[in-house]
Amino acid sequence: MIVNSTPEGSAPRRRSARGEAARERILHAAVEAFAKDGYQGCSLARIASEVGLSQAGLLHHFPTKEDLLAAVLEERDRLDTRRFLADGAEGIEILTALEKLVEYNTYLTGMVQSFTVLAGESTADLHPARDWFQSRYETVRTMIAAELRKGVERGEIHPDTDCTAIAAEIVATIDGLQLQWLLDPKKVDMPTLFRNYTTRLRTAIST
Amino acid sequence: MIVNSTPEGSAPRRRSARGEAARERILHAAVEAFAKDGYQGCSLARIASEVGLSQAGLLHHFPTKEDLLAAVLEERDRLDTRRFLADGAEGIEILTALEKLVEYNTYLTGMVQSFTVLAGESTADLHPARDWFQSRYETVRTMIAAELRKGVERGEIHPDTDCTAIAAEIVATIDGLQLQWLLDPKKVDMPTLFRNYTTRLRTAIST
DNA sequence: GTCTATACTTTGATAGAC
DNA sequence: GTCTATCAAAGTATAGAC
Repeated sequence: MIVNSTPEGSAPRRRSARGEAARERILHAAVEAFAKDGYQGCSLARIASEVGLSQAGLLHHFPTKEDLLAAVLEERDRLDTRRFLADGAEGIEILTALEKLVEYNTYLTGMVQSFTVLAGESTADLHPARDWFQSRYETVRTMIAAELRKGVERGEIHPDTDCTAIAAEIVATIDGLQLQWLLDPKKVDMPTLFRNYTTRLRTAIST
Repeated sequence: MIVNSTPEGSAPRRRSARGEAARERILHAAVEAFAKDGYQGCSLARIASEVGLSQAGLLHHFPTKEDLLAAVLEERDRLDTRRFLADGAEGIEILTALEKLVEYNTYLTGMVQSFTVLAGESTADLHPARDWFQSRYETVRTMIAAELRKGVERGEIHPDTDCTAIAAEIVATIDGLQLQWLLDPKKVDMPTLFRNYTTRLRTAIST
């Protein structure tokens, strides 16, 4: 429904420098607002005032609240993809890359919180982001599973490993740890807990 | 804030049979409504009409929406505790009990979805259920860690196991799998994935 | 215990001036 | 591109009759 509502492949947006900056600022404020109150819990007026705009002014850049949500999700996709491809980890090295990602997320409280709230909300049947999250998880699982399989081919990983299952499990662990970390950052050392997990996983599936 | 807003230890509620039934029905409808639209996304009027009441009629039983939320959370606590204590699993057997719990949750879509949505929402700083979830996770982690430690004492589990870390990891895996399962029940076989995880964990920490 | 009626607030979105 | 003004809708909560 909301996925690809702005085709990635379209021509580069021609906008004035000022307009581009406003768009960016709004986007950033939206991430923070979604994190603070969730999508349903925050108002456009609040986001607008955060960047020194009126509500109507904001709606000039994003015609509806749902458009703003879509833009936030795309932005996240863009960042994640870039970061993930940049790493270029292959085979079992994917685990190390994920450890780094989790470590890195510690510094992105807003983004992580925003996505934890949105992901939870999105399981509601009619939520505008449901389709996006569904296909996103599918994609991420597939990507990780593919690398694990490459690890099997290379002889790094034991052949009778259920790569699909492990992929889902890894993603689950990351999400679950994020939730506990957000609720209690002082008591939950997310990166360490995840490394604890991957270390055990590594020895279990390595040849 | 919201935790223990109705002290568990108070005298058994004296209410007419009809009144009790209404309360129960409302509570049940609320769980479903929170699951469908989240706490912020659903209206009291909708819940009320679901049980054949007017909105004002509902507010007679739960004076505010937040009171209703509190009651739902307490109910969940009650059910979980009963179910968990009933099992009476000790030491490493806690893993088997958790496998059963996850399997059982497959049939409680409403409850699970409701809690996934609420947990996500609750990471928002000002959410009325934040304190409840924070302390609940703390409690659950502590309970599981305690059983694991008992397993160490009994010689079932390897002595240099970080029981606290494993406890957080287990909870994280359960939550994360629930999220993926709710978004795509056909592609994500939650109980099998969890058993896949616990099986590996069991052999890793067993003596 | 339940209803109708209503007060009050907030929200997303539109119209049109500048 | 941004604003003011405004709308219509929906939400929580209260008052008071039955």
